Amino acid sequence: MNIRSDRDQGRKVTSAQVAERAGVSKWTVSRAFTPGASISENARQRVMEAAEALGYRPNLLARSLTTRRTQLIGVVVDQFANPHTQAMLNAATLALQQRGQLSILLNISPPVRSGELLDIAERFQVDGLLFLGTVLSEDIVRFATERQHVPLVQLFRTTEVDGVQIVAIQEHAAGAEIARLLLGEGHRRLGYLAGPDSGRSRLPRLDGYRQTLEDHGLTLAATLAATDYRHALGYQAMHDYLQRTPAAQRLDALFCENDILAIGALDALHQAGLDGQLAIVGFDDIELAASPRYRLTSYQPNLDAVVDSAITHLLDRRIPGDPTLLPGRLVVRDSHRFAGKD
Amino acid sequence: MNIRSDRDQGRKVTSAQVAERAGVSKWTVSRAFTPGASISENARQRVMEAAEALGYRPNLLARSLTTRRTQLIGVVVDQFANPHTQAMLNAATLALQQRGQLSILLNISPPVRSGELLDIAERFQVDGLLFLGTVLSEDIVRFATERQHVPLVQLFRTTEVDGVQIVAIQEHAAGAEIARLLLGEGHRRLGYLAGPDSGRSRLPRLDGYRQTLEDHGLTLAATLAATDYRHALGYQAMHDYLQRTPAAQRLDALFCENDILAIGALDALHQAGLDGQLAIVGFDDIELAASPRYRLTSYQPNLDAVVDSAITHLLDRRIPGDPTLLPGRLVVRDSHRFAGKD
DNA sequence: CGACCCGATGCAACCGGTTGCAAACAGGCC
DNA sequence: GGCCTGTTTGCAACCGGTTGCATCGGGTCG
Repeated sequence: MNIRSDRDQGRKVTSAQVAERAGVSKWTVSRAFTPGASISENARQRVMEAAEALGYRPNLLARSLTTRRTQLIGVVVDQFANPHTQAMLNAATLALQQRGQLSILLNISPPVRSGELLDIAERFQVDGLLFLGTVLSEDIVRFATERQHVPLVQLFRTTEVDGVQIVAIQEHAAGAEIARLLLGEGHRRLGYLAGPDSGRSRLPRLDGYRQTLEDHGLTLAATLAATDYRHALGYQAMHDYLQRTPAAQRLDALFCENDILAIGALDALHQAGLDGQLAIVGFDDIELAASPRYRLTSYQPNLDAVVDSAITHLLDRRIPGDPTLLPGRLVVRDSHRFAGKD
Repeated sequence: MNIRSDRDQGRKVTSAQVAERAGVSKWTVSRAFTPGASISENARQRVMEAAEALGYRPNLLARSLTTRRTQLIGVVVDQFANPHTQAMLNAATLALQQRGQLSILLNISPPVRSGELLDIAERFQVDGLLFLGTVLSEDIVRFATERQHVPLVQLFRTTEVDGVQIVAIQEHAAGAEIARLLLGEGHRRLGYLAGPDSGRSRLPRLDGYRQTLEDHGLTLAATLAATDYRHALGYQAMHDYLQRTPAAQRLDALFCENDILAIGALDALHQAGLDGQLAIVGFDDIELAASPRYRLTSYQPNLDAVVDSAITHLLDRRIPGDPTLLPGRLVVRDSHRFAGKD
């Protein structure tokens, strides 16, 4: 069986061929496929019929050459192990597709040299770059500040970089809300499980959390750390903490930088036979958080709203300005309580 | 602050500008950027310096117009809730990037009309389409058989469709191996937890599993079903099964169509206080399977090998032939045993 | 009935590269 | 020095569309 079907002869059908068959010029064909162009209904019909008969589809790359719009958006991702990344990717690609854009997925996981990759994306004339909660490495920051041919939008990271529009949630308020929830539950020794980003930048959610504690005359009782946003490292962090801390000195509650770490921590508690002895709150509200097994209390960003705002920025080619901070909502389940209580 | 930097004046730098500065013709510039083209070292140097000074990057879209190769591969995905999808996406994009190709992510999750989307991808002149374990809907099959301008490769699904090259693992052998493992453990009442694909196509892994049981004079003792590959549905399936089946009649062991369902099932067992009372085996070996909490016995496909083979098919534009079936390996952990035994 | 206007169409030029061919050039050999 | 060969380079044409402008034709209006 041959790769080529009978009617295309290995060459793609061009507008000129359609034009000939429809008895018009190729420019008229172009107009027939351009919404709002000046063309008679009659001509449009004939062109469309001819196009259908020949199996013509306009070459969008050729079109981009003159229009200077490719309808391609570079979507930059690094943390493939985090389910939240998957949710963002799903939401972002769907939203882009709905607006007639396609996503070029740029994977800047560790071995990849991100500067080079962004450079290549630029050669493909992407209309914009969308960073899905990626850690902004030096490479990226340099790229962003040096070349601003293309709109750049960063989701869910509040570190400000020149030339990059930020769209995130009101993390400071979220952190504060979580602190109040835990305090309201009667917890007094509150800790934080930090991910790799905490080392690189100031996280408003932590600030909000800490400040609320201080407003209540408390301080952050302990900080645990995970070197990557994956289940195993949340597990590890909790496991190590339990090992080195006598039961009497342990935390009442732990706010985790995101859900996958929180679930890792919950699993470590379970493994140690300490289910429900230490309250846990996560962030992102991934699908697994709702599982009857975890019932993880978490903070749910309004993903659709964030993605929508980001895409609007990109497509309108807005000049980067103040961060857009949208509200989320606290999803209260059970993990923030001691088991058996209340 | 303006989007445009100082030196580009809103226009991109073109090869002609570089040519002028380097004192050569634009054709020479083109050759300087074409590996293996005939050009003197001297000229190349001068071009490269000029290019560097002007910040020139070749427009790859313009190039594709004549070369008829875009270096864009459409990567088609539907099950964003499955962690295995994420692993595939990661592996596929990395492998493509290493070969100088970029991925256009095509999200055909339910609301999307997949036929239309593939049509659009074709207009973008993708060099090939890679289906990451997607369910082959009617739309897709029609697309595949009607238009074969572009090489199509399907990963991890063995349903043969005309014009689509399959790259998967030796599922039949895998299913048999899993059956032998469970039988060797002393289990006799073996069941299967099916996902949505089982309804649409014959899964060799199930055939291999069932056949091995029959070779031992047994039959499949029960089949559970989940309507989607997500944690909640694995949980639900097990939960319902436990509800409707008296303890005395329950299965010894359950082979689950994939890991995310298996983990859902394990969580349901835990919730019912039946940890370790029913042996579970999964498929895909996702990251979470290795967690100390689950220690899920699973079958690990050689993802890199599969992806590599698939990409080779695409880039070499091979004519679709017999399915390429690669071996995987059984990862034996603890979930296939009764707790406390051995 | 001629002037005018407007919508529809054709055309040349262009978007930013690449390809095949031919001319220019350089070096090696007798 | 002349001839041959092989490498470099310039050029026209092209990839498949779009854009701005000129032209054409038909309907309206005075």
